[in-house]
Amino acid sequence: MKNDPFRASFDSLEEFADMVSEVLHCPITIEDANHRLLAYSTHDDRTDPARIATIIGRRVPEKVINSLWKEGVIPSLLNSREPVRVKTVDEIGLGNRVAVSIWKNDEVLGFIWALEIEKTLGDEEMDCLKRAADATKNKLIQLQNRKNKKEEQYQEFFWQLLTSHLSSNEEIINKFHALQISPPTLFGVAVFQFSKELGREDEKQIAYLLKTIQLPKILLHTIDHQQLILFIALDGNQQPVNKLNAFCELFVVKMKERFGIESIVQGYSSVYCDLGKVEKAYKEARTVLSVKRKFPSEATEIHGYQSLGIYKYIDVLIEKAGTDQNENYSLKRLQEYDKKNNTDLVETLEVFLNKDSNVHEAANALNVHTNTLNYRLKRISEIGEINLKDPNQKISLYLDLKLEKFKK
Amino acid sequence: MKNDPFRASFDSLEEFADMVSEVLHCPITIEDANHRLLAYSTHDDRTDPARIATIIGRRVPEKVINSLWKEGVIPSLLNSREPVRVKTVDEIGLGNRVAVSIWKNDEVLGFIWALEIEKTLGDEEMDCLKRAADATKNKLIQLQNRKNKKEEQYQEFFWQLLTSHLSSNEEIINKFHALQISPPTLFGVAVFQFSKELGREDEKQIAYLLKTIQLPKILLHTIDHQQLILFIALDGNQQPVNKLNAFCELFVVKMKERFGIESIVQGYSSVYCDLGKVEKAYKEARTVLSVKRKFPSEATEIHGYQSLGIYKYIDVLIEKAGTDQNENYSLKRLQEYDKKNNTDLVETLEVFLNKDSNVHEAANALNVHTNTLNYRLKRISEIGEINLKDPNQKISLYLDLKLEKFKK
DNA sequence: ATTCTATTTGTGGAATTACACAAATCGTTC
DNA sequence: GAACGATTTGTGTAATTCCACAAATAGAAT
Repeated sequence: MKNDPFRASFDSLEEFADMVSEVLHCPITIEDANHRLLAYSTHDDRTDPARIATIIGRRVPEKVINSLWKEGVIPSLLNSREPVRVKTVDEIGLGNRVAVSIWKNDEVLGFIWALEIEKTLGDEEMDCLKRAADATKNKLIQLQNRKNKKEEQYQEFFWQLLTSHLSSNEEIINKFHALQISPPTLFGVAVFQFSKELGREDEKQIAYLLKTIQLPKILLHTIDHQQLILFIALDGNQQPVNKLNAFCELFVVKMKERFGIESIVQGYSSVYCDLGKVEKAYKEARTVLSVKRKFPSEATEIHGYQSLGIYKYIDVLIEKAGTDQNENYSLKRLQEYDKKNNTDLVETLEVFLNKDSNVHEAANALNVHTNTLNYRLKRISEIGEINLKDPNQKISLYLDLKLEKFKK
Repeated sequence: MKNDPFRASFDSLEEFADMVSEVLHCPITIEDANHRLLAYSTHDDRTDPARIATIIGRRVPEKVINSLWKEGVIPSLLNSREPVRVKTVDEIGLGNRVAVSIWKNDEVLGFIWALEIEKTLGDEEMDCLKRAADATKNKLIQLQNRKNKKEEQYQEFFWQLLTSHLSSNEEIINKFHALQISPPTLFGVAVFQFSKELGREDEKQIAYLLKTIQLPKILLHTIDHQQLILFIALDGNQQPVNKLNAFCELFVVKMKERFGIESIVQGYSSVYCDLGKVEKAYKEARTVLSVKRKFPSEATEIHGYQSLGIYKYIDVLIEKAGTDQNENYSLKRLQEYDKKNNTDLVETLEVFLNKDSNVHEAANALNVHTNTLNYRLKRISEIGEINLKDPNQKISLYLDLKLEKFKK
């Protein structure tokens, strides 16, 4: 192969994919950096399930991406300009193939995949693939520019939603259509707080992760200092809240797994259908974060606004309790007793309430025998004159315990 | 008996009691209208346990009063000027005796008791007793006047306490001593709301009842339109709150039993030791009443401020929820489901939460099988995406349910 | 009328919880 | 150190709750 066949100009990426396919005698797929399908060769109809799924869905299936990360394929593609060979992974229908990344300066713009259906590519063909990657560079830069412009429009629109800048729902829906996003009938807003200001590089990694997670659909996302804000479509989910919750958990795990970014604090809103409530949802998600800041140990497990319980109203409660010089007789008695007798009745009570009055769980959390806990609860009832079967009394105590905790 | 021996003037009631005792040959006791001991004869040492207890305690024991009411003795003494005979009631150590009431116009000022230790009083002696009663009238009027003046001082002091008019605790304690009340180390304030304005007559009945209830000590009481306000000493009680609660229940029962006054609404404060907190306690008791007004069915069982639970803060919560346009996704879903399928999931959830997550009790309250309730709870979890083991979620729901109820 | 699904109720066994009692432990007081 | 009371833990049994399954019922859709 003396002349580089890829020197010639080409009109579309499809045309180019076909050309490469013909040169290498194997099916070719071209993706962008987020594993969205850009083009695929059609002159060769031999293929494998992973490729079919990619073409049908216009993107690489999530489980395939996960597998490629686990196998170390994607990391090495992101690190090196050399082609990488992938061995068959039957579970996800991935046949043997070779991939190469497409570079612009120090940035990966996309990937070219060559399926090794019958034959294995030799060194020379590998080199050819590498040159093919270089040849697509300009085309991808153009695409990226176009996408960047669109991305800017998205950003602007998202901030308009977040600040309730658009008044009527009709206006919002029109804007969605203008940006070629189908407006969700059910949505939530999630906010992730990072431990540092998010830079250009982080942004790219995040965008990559968001694009590759396929469900739920992240319709819009933006970054505000240390916070990542997501607008998430939850249409068609039987249990949208659970889906949202699962996603947020997953996102945090993946960020750590893939990019080693830790200590992300998550918060998400209620689920709404009214598109006029994006700002409200945004506020809710931030309320969750603010509660976590105020009650680090209590609220680590709480991510959703609907799980906030009493903390939803913690601000006004603190205020009210402050002006009223709140003082709980039962707690006072228990504290006095604790002090005098070196016991932990107050803590016991709190853990018991935290654990939804479940003796077993509370005993475990306290590292004591169940009978010990029962004994303590009996004492708590007596000393504090508390009826632990009365939900109102329990709420009072729970509340006052948390309020007191906040004062310190 | 031609000459009325009681015509002669006498210096003290004690002297008079001895005189009557000598004429009738039996021990004599003189009480005021509230069964406080005014005087007793000492020349005759035959007596019975009830009389001993009365003299020791300077008042008729509560159980004796209760018994005399049940037997109809006191009602007839209050209705008629004729002497009444009481047969032995062994359980309370009450021997045979005769009583007569002391009248001023249409008002009973007190009673004279004559014990029939060995002999039974004949008609003539009964008549003699009646004349004796008449002879004490003036003495009792004097006592009453003195007491009225003291009562006025009490009233003024109580209102000073209720309005935090006295600044230092020292000042308060001095005032207590000046009025010959020993200041309590532990106290509570109870407010009873009657269904009508309280008149002179009601006031007397109430005062009577309060004086005859011996524990806890009602140190001060006053009436404000439809409300009776009590200042209650709780010193020495192991469980002051329970004592206070028991008293309030008892008071309502007695008012109905004795005077047929129904539909009294009760509310009582926390227990405090700081005498500067009387006003706060008063406010708490009124808060209970106001919650009962707002949530008639929810709060009928709640009497004490410490049992108010979330209702303690209901005002600020309502306000906050109002401005925030609060909307609970789970409840919304459940309501929609209820409407569409004619089910009662929301009500089921509420009862379940009211009953402190006790399946058995909630099933009873709803008149359904336990399994039915369990099935519904499972559906509630699914449809509302609720984790019923999470106390925060439960509190959220409880709160939002009550807030919604209030809006209607 | 029939089919379907959602709901209600019943049954029985496994799992969990409640409770009483005894022994051990620990700190305090005398 | 003896005695005491409060606390912790262990043991066993009774009571209750949980759960799975089946049958009966009701209501809606076809």
